[in-house]
Amino acid sequence: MNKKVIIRTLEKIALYMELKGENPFKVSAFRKAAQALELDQRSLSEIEDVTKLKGIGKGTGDVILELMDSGKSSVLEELKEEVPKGLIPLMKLQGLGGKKIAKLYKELGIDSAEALKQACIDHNIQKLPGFGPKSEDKILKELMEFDSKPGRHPIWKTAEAVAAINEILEGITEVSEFSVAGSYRRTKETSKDLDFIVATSQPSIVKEQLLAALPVQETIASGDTKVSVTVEFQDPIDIDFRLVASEEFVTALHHFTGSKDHNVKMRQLAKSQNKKISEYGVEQEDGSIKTFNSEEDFFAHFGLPFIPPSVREDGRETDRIEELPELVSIEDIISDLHMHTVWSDGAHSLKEMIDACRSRNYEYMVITDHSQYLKVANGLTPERLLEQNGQIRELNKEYDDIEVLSGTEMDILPDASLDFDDEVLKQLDFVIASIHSSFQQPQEQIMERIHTAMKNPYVHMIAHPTGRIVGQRSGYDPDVEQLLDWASEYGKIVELNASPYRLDLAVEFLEMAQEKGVPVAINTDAHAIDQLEVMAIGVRHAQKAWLKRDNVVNTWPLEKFKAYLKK
DNA sequence: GCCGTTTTCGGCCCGACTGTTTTCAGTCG
Repeated sequence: MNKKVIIRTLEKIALYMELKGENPFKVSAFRKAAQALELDQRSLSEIEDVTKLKGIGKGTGDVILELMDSGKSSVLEELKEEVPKGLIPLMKLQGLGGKKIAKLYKELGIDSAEALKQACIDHNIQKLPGFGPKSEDKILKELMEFDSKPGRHPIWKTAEAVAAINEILEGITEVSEFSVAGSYRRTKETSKDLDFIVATSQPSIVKEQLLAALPVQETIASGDTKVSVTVEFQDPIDIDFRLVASEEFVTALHHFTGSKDHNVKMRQLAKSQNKKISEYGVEQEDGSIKTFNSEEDFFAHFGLPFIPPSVREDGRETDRIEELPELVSIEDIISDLHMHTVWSDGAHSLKEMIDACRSRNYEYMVITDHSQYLKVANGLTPERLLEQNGQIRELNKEYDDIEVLSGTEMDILPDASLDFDDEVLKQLDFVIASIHSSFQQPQEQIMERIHTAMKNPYVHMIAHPTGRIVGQRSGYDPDVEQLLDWASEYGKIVELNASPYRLDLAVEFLEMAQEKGVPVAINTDAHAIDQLEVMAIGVRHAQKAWLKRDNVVNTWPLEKFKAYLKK
C-alpha cells in the first residue's frame, strides 16, 4: 500500500470527522498522524512499527494497519455512510467550516453545492440560528465565484504584486517599518495570498491611505489591526495587512511569516520555558510582555540561532539547528555558471555581463549562449561559438578580479543527439546540456536524450532538469531519481535554475540530489543584467531543501571548480 | 485521539474578525 494513499486517507477521515462535528482535538489527532507519516523519510515497509511514531497511537495506528492489510478503512467507510460526499467541497468556501456545514445538512438537508445555492436563493439560510442575511449573501457570492477563483499564485506573479505594494507602503509617511511576510517571505514557489506587516502609530490613517492607493476589488475584513482585501493587479489576489505598533513589529513579522507548523513548534518550545508567544510579544513567567528589535534577538531569547524564513516549514527546523551553519547562503555564492548575451537571445554584451558579475564580486563566471538548434533564440553555430570563445579568452585577459570562462548551453535534440560535436565541445571550459524541445515525448525517449548527455565526457551540467514553469507547465516529466543516479555515476552537476519562473529542480528533488551526493549549481540563466539578482531567490529555494554550502558548486573556489571539471 | 523525568487525566498554540448575538461561536491564519 502506497504511503501517500494512507496519508490522504487519514486526512480524509479528519475532514469527515470535522463535518460530523467531532471533538476538534480528535480531528487534529488524525491530521497529526498523517503529518507524522509524511515527515518520516522512510517508506512504509521500512517503518517497523508505525504506532512507535510520535503522533500515531492505537486509534490511528489501527487505521493504518487496516489500510496496509486490506487497502480499506472501516472507520472511513462508516464516516462516509454518515456524512454525504457533497459536503466535502463546501469546506473550501470562505467562512464555512465543519460545524456550520453540519448544521446546514442537519437542519436543511443541504448535501451539495447545488442544494446550498438553491437554499440561498430561496432565502432559507438566513432563517437558521447562527446565520443571517449577510452569511447568506456571502455564501451565494462565494459559490458563484468558486470556479473562477485562482488557487495559488506562482512566485513570479506575486513578486510583481509585492514590488508594487512595497512602493505604495514606502510612500506612506505614517509607516515606520514594513515587510512582506507569509509564504512569500518563506520563498514558497506558490502563495495563496500575500501578507504584509506594517508598523505604525496611526493605523487608521495608514489603512485609509492603503485602501485608496490599492486597486481594491473587494474588502474582506477591515478591523483596527487587520485589513484584508482582494486586489486586482494582473490577476485578483488576496492581501492581508497587519497594522501593528513599532515594538510589536518583530514578533508580528515572525508570527505571520509562519509557517503554521513552525509557529506551533515555537509556541510549544516557549511553553516549555514557561513563556507564551503571540504576535504582540513574548509573555514572561511574571506576566510582562517582552518585545524585540530583530528576529535574531527573538530566536536568541529561546536559545536558538536565527532560523531563516526559507526553512521555517514543517516544524523540524528547530531540531536541525546544528545544520544551519552549513546551510548555503547568498554570501557563499562566488560564481554564476549559466547566462546569455546578445550573441544569442540575451540583452547585454559580453563586456556588460562581465562587468555586472564583477560588481557582484564573483570570482568566476561562465558565458553560456544557446546552440544552433534553438533558432528562435539565435543559437550559435559552431563557427560563431568558436569566434565567441576567442573573444571571451581575449576579454578574460583584461580582468584580474574575475575569471571569465567560455561555455555553451547546448540543446539535446529530439532524436537524442547533441547539438555540437565533441571536437567543438572539447574547446570549451564548461558545457551545459539542456532540453528545449519535444516536451511531449514519452518518458523513455526523454530519458534516452538525457542519458546521451550524461554519457558525453564533455558535458558538465544538466540545466533546468525538468523543464517546468512554476504554476504553469510541469515540463517534460523525466524520471528524476534515475537522472540523479546517472549524474552521480557520470560525475555531472545538476542545476538549480534560480529564475522564479523555473526554480528547477524543485525542493524535493534537491533533497534527493543532496542525499545521492550529486553537486548542485545555482544559476540565474540571466538574459539581462538585472536578472543576475534572482540568485538570491535561488539560494533561498536551495535552503528549503537544506542544501549544504559544500554541495553547491558555485560556492567552490575556482581551483576546486576547475579540478572537478577535469575529472 | 495522543501524550507524559512535574502528569495515565487533562490538556492539546493563540488571538482577531465577523456575524450573530446581547456575551459569543465559528472560522481563519
